[in-house]
Amino acid sequence: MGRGDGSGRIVSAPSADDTGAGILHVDMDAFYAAAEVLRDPTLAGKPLIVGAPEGRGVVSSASYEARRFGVRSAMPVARALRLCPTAIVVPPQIDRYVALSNQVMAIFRDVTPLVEPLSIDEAFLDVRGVRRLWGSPGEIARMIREKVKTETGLTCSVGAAATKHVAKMASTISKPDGLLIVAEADTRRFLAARSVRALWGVGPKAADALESRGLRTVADLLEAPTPVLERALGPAMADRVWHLSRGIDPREVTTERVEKSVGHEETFADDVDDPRVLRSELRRLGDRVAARLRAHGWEAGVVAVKIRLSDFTTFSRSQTLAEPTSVGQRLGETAIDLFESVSRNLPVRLIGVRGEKLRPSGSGALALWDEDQDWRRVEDALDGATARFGKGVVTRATLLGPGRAGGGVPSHPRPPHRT
DNA sequence: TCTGGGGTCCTCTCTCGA
DNA sequence: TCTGTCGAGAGAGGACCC
Repeated sequence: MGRGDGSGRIVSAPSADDTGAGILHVDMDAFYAAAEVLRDPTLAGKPLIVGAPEGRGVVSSASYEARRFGVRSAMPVARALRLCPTAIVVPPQIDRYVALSNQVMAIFRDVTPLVEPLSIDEAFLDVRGVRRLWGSPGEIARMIREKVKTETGLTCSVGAAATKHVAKMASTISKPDGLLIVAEADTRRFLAARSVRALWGVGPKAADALESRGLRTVADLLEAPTPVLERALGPAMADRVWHLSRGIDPREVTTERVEKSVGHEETFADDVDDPRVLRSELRRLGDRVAARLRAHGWEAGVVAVKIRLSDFTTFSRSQTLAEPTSVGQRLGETAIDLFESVSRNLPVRLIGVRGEKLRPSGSGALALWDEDQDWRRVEDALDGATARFGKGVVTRATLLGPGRAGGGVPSHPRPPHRT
């Protein structure tokens, strides 16, 4: 979601050159706030904050009227209200936003199958293959903005460029309710004038590191020797910034995304010191993570916990499981073990549980009991092949066990099973 | 001013086995 | 058998994004 207030907005003229600008980035304007105005039109034109009104809530989205007072996303609601005392605060209704998002994404997919949702309110579209159907990238961008407006009542901003990175930058600059086209030939000129902070992936820390070396604009980066960038950012980040500052971004629009972890965390209304409460919360979070894993047909191979103390120091601990699981009790108990391995002298502000190294249920590690009564793991399915581990010889039928593939396994208190 | 929740990716350090 | 080296993997922490 864009966090600016719309000042400094740049949009393209209707006659703008769109040669080579076949990647679109579409970003809904103040999405949650706009959705609330759709629900209650009397909110239109008023400073509006979407966020938990009490406790430690932060701003999820703010209308442009509120942003003019300095209200920004991720700001504590209490502080936002000090900046804009007349703002109306409404709690988020995520289900409604998801439904609206689905509607918007369907509009995108009517235009091109190459849609990469980036979050609930933005997506990349590759329109290079649909020119004959809909026209040039600029024409397609205008058509999408019109369709989104008429079919949902919401406005969006669109950046069109030769790469994802430049398209994303362009949509941000065009906000709200704008369209900015950067023809492929204009890419370098467009980038050179931008602040290093405008580069996607350069946050406050990286920007500070660059600016402390006198590198304030992308034009400065173009002249900076590689070792200077590497000292400022580290080799990987320096390499990325070097390429992005030159408009080089080979990433394609991809329609499939593989989840790598799922987790839940919770900030307590008041800091908690009672171990019983914390253990109970870890179990509850473990159950929630497990439920999501099962809903997707996944298992987690690693359990991680996150602990934030009252002074905001944050720890994480993680552990690889002997066998991947989607059982809430196992996730919860592992999380408790990890939590108790951390020595702390302050109450807990936030606690979280995450499942990582996800894999589909049933396709993961296979456990077997070999002749030494020693647990081993067999990575991936064997497809009928025979494998030897220690003294044990195992076939896929053996691993699948009775009732799965007709094979037999030794009876044991911890019988072999697919995980 | 007092910092949510859900993620991804990168770097650094340590351990372990070849 | 002992020692040094190197790479892979695990774990922790941090930056960044929306």
